[in-house]
Amino acid sequence: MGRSPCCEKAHTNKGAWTKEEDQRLIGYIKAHGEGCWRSLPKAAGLLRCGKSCRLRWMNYLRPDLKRGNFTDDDDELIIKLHALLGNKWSLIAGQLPGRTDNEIKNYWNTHIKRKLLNRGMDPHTHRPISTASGLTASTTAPVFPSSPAPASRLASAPFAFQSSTVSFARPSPSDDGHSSSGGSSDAPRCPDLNLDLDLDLSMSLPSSPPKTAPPAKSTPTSHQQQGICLCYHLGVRDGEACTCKTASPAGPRVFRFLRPLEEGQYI
DNA sequence: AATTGTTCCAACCGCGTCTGG
DNA sequence: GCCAGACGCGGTTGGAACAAT
Repeated sequence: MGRSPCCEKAHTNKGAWTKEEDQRLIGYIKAHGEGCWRSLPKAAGLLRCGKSCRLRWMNYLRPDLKRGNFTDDDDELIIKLHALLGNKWSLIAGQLPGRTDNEIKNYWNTHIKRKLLNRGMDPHTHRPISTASGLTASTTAPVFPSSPAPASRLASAPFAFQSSTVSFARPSPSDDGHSSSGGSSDAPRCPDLNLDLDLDLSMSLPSSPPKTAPPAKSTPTSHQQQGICLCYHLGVRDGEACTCKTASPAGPRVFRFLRPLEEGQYI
């Protein structure tokens, strides 16, 4: 019952893109816009599969991409968003204009994980690493119950993060993470992560599902236009109190990210 | 200078979801 | 309602660049 390959692999290039391929892809998308990635390679004269073209465009060639280092504020925002959303890199990227999910994912794995570890925080749970009995925070009780979550923490969703101010009650980076064992044992249950997030209901939502958008998207990322319903994440089951889907008279919205928290997962 | 180890990131892969017939 | 095709996402990998010995 295997899925057929997305493209005819025997006739496609793999590996690093050449400048010529890049120019072909850029030229085609400038002329025709994004969309129909499957047929794009043939139309553009590229020996690549559609997925590869899409990835190259999204992660490297898009003109609105911001290259360069992340700032400390970016770091803290990513940490906060990760605490809230988990490994939803595309959602996180949507809050950082010009950044891609792949870039943030890589940055998380190479920099921020280490940064959190140096703070004595478990990068998965955002809780202090407990060295007692060798258990890490990930094996102990979660910070927040999976359902329902305290509604007061997130007064509303969909959201836009207005504030980039971050405060961790946790020791400052200068503590170098070496004090984690002493500080974690008596830590309160939800002690360390101050998700000081200002949520803004006025965040623009798409008036139509993304898939129906015109091919030539000019927006930085699709997620910046995409409504995000966190109600399910907060323990509100679809069909219960969540009214996101009916909030707009303009028509249906797509909330692809509705899903219950998994066991042991929390926000 | 050569070798080995580490870091980083672009790209690939497989799967879940969405959409149209 | 079902199915197949297409899209988008997250995890993983390959290899280039850099650092240490």
